[in-house]
Amino acid sequence: MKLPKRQVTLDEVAERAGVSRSAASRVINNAPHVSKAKREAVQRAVAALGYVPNATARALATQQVGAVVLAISSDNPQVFADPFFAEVVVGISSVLEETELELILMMATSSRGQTRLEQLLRSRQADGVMLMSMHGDDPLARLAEQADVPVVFGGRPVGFEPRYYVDADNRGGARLATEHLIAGGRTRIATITGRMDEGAGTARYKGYQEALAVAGLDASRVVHGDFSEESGTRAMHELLARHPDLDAVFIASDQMAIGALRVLQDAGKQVPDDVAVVGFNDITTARHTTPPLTTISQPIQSLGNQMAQMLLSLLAGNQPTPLILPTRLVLRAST
Amino acid sequence: MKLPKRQVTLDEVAERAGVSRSAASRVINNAPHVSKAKREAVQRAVAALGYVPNATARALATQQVGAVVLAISSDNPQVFADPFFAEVVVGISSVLEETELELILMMATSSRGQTRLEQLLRSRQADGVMLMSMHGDDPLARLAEQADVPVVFGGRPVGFEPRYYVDADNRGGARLATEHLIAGGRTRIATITGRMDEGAGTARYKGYQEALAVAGLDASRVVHGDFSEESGTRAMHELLARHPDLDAVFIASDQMAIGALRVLQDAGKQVPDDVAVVGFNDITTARHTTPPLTTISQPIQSLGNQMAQMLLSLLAGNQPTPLILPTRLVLRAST
DNA sequence: GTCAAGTTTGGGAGCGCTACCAGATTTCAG
DNA sequence: CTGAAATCTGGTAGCGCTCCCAAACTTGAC
Repeated sequence: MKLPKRQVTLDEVAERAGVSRSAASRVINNAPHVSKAKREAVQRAVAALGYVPNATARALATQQVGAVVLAISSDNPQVFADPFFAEVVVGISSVLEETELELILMMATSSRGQTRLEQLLRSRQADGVMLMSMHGDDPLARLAEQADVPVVFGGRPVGFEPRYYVDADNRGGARLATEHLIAGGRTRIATITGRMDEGAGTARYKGYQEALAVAGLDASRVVHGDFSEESGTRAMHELLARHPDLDAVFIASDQMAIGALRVLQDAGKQVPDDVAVVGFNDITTARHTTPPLTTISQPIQSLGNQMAQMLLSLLAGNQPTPLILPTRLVLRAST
Repeated sequence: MKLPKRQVTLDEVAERAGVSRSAASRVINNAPHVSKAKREAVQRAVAALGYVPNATARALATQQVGAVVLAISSDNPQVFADPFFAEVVVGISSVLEETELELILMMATSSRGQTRLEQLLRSRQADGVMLMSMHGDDPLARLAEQADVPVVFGGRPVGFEPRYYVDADNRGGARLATEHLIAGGRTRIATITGRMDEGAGTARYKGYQEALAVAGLDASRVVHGDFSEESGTRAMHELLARHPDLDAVFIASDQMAIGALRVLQDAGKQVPDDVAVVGFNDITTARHTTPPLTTISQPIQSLGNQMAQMLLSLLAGNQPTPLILPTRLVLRAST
C-alpha cells in the first residue's frame, strides 16, 4: 500500500508512445483510425508503464457508470443471509462476468439504506438496478417504475405489476404441491402461508386455494406464518388445535416446514401416514429432515441469470417481456 | 425510464439559489464558511430541483472512489453459493452501511475475472479490497500485498501470512473438536480433511494432529477430501476400508460430515455409539441430520464485520493488527 | 496529373465536481 | 476608531478520459 505512487495516465502513455492522447485513447478502446505502427507503439507503452485506465474518468466522460446494482429492500438485515440470495447473486454474476459491468450490492435495510436506494433511483449512479424482496406497501416500488434508470424486479411486490420483472411461478408451484396432496387421496388439506405482504406469500396461498377449488375441497384450514422456522412451529400448533382432523398440509417455505415437522412428531402424528407435508423452496436441508421433505423447487440461479439478462436487454434499448420461471415438484418421503 | 431527462447539476442548483458553485458545493458537503442565508437558499434549491450529486464526478475530483470491493478468488463459480459467503456479506454490509462506501462484489472465477481482479489491484479503481478464499499458489496473493490499494484478507492462504487479515481460529477449533473426542474416551480417531491448498484445510488438519500428539495418540488415520458432501462420502468409504477399527472421526466440514454420516449408517455403524462424529462450520443443516451433528461453530458474520472494520481502519491511515476469531464447540447427538 | 473520397491525426472542449486562492466582508480586542 | 484575525465568497484550475472536428495525409479512378 503505497499511496504516493500516482496512477499512470493516458497522457503519459501517449507521450511515451509519441502519439497524441486521442490516438492513445483510440487504441485503448480499440477503435478504428489508428495506423498499425502507432497502435503497436501505444501497446508497448501501456505494457511498459503498466497502465490501467481510470474507470472513474471514463465514466464521467462517457456518462456510463459501468456498474449495476442489486438492491435488497427489507426491514430485516438478515434476509440476505438466506442462501436464496447467494444463489441469485451467483446467477447474476455469471452473466455479468461476460460484460464489463460491475455488480454493486445494496442492502436497503436501515433508513440510511433506504435513502441511498432512493437517491440511486433518481440519479444515474448506476447504469441499471435489480430490485428484490419488496414488501407490499414499499413506496420504493412505485418510485422504481419512474426512475431515471432501468429497473428490473426480482419477484413481484403484492398489489402491483412492475413493467419489467422475473419471477418464479409461485402460484403454479403451490398448485402443483396441493394437487399432489389431493392426488394422494388427502381431503382435509391445510396450509401455512408465508408473509402476506410479499408477492411470494400471496401467490403461494392463491395456488393452494385454486387447487382446492378445482377439486371442490374445503380451503379454510389456514394459518399465516412469516416464512421462518419459528413461525412454522407456532402455526402448526395452531393448526393442530383448530383443525385436529387435518390429513395434509402445504407449507409455503421449507423453513416453516421444518418447524412444523417437529411439532407434528411431538404431537404423535406420523408423517406421511397421518399427515402428509409438502414444503416450498427445496433448500438443502430439505433432503435431511426426518422424513425428507417433499417440496417445490424453483430455479434460483436461473432467476438471477434472467434478471441480469433482462437488465442487459433493457440497457441495449430493448423492451423485454416479463418472465415467469417454472417450478417443479420434488418428491421425497414426507408425502 | 426516461433517459432524455438529464441530470440536475450543481451549477443549476447554484444558479437557482443565486450563489456560486463553490458555495453550493460547500453546502452539499456541509463544509463551513457559508452564511446561514445562502445555506438555506441552496437547500431549498436542492429540494426543488431534486438534485442528487453525481458520484462519478465527485470521485474524479476527490480521487476517492467511494466503494470497496469484496473479491472471491476461486476456480469454481459455485463457491459463492455457499451460505458462508452470504453471511460474510451481511457482516460486511452492516458496517459499511454506517459509511458512505458502496460494496462491489467481484467473483474472480473465470480468467476474465482474474484479469479484472488483477487490474483492480494495480489501479485505485476502488478505495479498498477484501480478498477471500485464495488458493495456495494463487499469484494474486502476492500481488495483493504490494497493491496500490489497501487489501484485507479473509482467511489466510496456505503458505503465506498476509500483512492484514481476519481469520477464524481453524486450528484451535479443530483441536477443540479432537480434544472433545479424546475426552469422550475415543482412542482410534480418524479425520477427513478439507482441501489442503486452502488455509482452512491445512489449519484444521494441524489442529487435529496437535490434539492427538498431546494425548499421545496415533494420528495416521487420514483421508483428504475437498469440503464437499460427495467427497465426504468417498472419504468415509476409504477410511472404513483402511481403518475398520476407528471409533471416532473429526471431519473438516459439515457438508462432508453429512456424506460421511450416511456412509456410516449404511455400513451398520451406530453414531455415536460405534463411531463418534464431529464436523466443522455449524451450517444450519447440522441441526437436522440424524443424529444431529456435533460441530465447531465460527462467527461468520463477525468475520465480515471485522474485515470491513479493518479495511476502514486502514483507510483511516492506521495499521491494524491481524485478527483471529475464536471458534467454539457445539454439542449435539453425534458424540 | 488531378480531384474527390476516404483515412489518419492531434487539438480542444467538455463530463460535474472539489479545492485552492485571493479578494471582500465581518468581527472584535485594545 | 483602528488594524489584525476570522469568516465568507466566487473565480478558476484541475481530476483523467472521450469524442467531435478540422487539418493533413493517402488512396485510387479518370
